Amino acid sequence: MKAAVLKWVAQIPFGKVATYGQIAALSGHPRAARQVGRILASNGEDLPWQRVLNAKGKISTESQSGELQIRLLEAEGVVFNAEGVCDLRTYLWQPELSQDRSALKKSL
DNA sequence: CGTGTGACGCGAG
DNA sequence: CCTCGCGCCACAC
Repeated sequence: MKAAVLKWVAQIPFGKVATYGQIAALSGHPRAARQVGRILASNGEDLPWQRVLNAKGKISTESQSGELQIRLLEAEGVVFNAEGVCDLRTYLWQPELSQDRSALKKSL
């Protein structure tokens, strides 16, 4: 599962973001959103972990490295409002519509 | 291998 | 906006 999470996070395209719940679901564990966060917190720094936000489009690392995360995302073109929240309707990654081939096949 | 625990969540009230 | 508690799994023991 950890592997699946890392794999999916690595798939998040530049300039897009995903939520913990979304990653968990894609990994086959719809209810394990928290584990996703835990995994990202302790995995390496190789992944675009900054592209993972909570379900409200806000960073969950304010007490960790919030500033850094926001900077990294803004550098990708993701805009945050004064409250540190980005518009998921605009930036949320939608794998089914972009590159989740396996899920796409199922619907065919 | 069994148990305990806590974590970057989430949705409901 | 705030609070509550469920749920699930990686990790330390």
